[in-house]
Amino acid sequence: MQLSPRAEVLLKTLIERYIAEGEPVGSRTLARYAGLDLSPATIRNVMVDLEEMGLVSSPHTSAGRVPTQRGYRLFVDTLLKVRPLDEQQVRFLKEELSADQDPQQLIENASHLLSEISKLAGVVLVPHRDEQVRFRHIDFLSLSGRRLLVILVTEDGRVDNRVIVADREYSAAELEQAANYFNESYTGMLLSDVKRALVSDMQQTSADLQRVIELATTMARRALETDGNDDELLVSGESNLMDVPELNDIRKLRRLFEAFTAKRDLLHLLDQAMRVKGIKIFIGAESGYEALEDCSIVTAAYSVDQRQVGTLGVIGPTRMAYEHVIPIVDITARLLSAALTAQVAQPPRLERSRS
Amino acid sequence: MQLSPRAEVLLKTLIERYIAEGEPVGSRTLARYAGLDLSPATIRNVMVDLEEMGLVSSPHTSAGRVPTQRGYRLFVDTLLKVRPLDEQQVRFLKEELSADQDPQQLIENASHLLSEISKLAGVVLVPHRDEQVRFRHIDFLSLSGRRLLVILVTEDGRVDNRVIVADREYSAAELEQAANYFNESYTGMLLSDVKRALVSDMQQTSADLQRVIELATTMARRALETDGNDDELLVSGESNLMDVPELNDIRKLRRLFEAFTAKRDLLHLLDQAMRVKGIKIFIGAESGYEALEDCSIVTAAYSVDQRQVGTLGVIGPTRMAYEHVIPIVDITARLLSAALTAQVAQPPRLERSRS
DNA sequence: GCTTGGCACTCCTATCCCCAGAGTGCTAAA
DNA sequence: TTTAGCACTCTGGGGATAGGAGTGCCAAGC
Repeated sequence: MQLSPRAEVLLKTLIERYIAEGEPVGSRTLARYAGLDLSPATIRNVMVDLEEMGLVSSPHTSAGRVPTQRGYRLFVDTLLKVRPLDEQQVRFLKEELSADQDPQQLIENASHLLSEISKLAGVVLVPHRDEQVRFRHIDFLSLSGRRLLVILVTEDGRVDNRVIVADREYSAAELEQAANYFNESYTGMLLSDVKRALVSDMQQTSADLQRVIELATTMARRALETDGNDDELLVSGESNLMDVPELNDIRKLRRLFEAFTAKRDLLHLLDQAMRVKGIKIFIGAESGYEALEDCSIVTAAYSVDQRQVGTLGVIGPTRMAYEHVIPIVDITARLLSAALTAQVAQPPRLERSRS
Repeated sequence: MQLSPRAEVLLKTLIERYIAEGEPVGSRTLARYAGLDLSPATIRNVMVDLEEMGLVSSPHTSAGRVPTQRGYRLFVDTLLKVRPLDEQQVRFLKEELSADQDPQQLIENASHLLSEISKLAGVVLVPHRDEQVRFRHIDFLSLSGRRLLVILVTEDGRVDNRVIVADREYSAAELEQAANYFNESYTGMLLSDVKRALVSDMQQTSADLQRVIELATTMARRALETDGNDDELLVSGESNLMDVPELNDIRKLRRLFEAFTAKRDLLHLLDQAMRVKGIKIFIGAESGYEALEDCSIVTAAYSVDQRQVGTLGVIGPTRMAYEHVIPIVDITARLLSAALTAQVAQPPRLERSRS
């Protein structure tokens, strides 16, 4: 089922026209735009072939043709030529994603920019706390009663804080001591190693463990263990999708917006995409989620220090301007990666220096 | 323009029916439900009066009557009897808004709960950093290059972190010293006083200021000054509004969702509501924003330690079940206030103890 | 004087029908 | 293999129509 060059040209033109106009493309229109100097009748013959291959279909007998999901797939994989983003937009992106902002800010910016430039919905998967990042600093502060505020800073500049309820009240001095102990012992270690070390510390030395050490390790464990599946998803510009004609069915829209709120499916999808290098595109039902069956999602992983830690992308109708969206997603991912990597402190890497 | 008791009953019944059914209410229906033993014809006469007073209107000659904005206002102000929330829901709310979570979490929960229980959109204004709260703790950590991470903790358990770019690189020791100095000098002071103190410190003693003090005050000022207007708005359950029949016009919906994204107008509205004690309700165009002209907003301020610091509420169609929504908003606000107040640490209030 | 039944009238909505327009598939000729 | 011609199909919009709901008003009744 190799496609003849002519059929390729026609499919490409058809999809381009359909993306531009949003209406089924007839043989006459195709004849005009394909630049092949063929009559509509000839084109109709080719259309029959394409239809048999499942690349196009017609909504009803007397309408033009519309690309199918497979058609889009072929188009995206082999026929599409992306156009580079124009200079000005690249400059704008660079400015907005400069490294002198905290990571949270950067990620929010990225999401906004994606939706702004693509005029579709932008989405960013913020990875849950990364175990492969180095521990930087911890603070214990007592709130009222037995509530303690634990602040955890990692080398990528992320600040994590949570409230835990301790077994009793602790004085400010105790807490400070505990934090000092912890910071001195563990700074520079990978979080995953810190976790492991905490467990073995507790077991090995619990007998002669000093009070302060016990306190520090207990608190830190409590803070570290509850990191669960708190992946976070940022969606921006959802309302852009309300202008999309193929989504102006309230029911479809509603389903889509619920997917944005529920997040579960999207998280899963973006998580998949994170394991892939480069751009990954889900077209229509390829995503496997009903709410997204009329949508395509163009995604790219972003990385910190060469490791892919999250995904960002654009969600729009299957009929979207891929040749524009793809470079937008691509460049945003690169710039975000660069900015986040620049954030990472590169201080002396202490190996564990205690007995 | 006093309303006769009979007219009041009829208006109340009309609005209740309209809220329940969503369709213009005719004289026959009204006769059945008002419990007044009047004929439709009599009721029609009363309707003419109500219409002249601008409390109801009819979409067209041969439809029933619909409440106007003024009608709703009168209803809400004088006719409405709220029903207490059922026991089970109150218990559920209490559980979800218990004090052992950090403030951010609490506020997010509140927003979700509002939308969940009301089946409409929940909204919470998260106040920008509160100047009337006491300073608790500060940390300076160097990231790569001249970037510094400043972590600011206030007594209400809020953690604020931002990246600032310093004039040069600082060693970990310098930064620690600076933080120590700062924590010792300012802990327990109101943020507003800290700010003032910083300014005068700089001016008074700049000549003989030690390096570390200068560093600390400069960093802290930088961190404190950029608090600007970063009020935050949390919206949940927007998609609930897509089921509302009077909003199923895509254009209206789109405008509304844009208002959620733009936030400016909503912020302004909720800010207004913050200055009011108790429940404040904006009906239809009363809000003054076009995007909200078909909506009502039921709001209540929440407080920390007796001071009203933020607002929460529910956004739905003007035709919403006020008697349900009002207690939901009311109780959520109370519970959130209680939980946030319990968070606040009540440590020894140091007065400034330095020379 | 308030209330009520009756009745004509208005306006909306759903439905049907019809027709123009667009595009197809097929066939026969170039 | 390509093309012109032609009959056929399907959609979508416009107009007409009928049914339904509810009103306003009037005149009679309590």
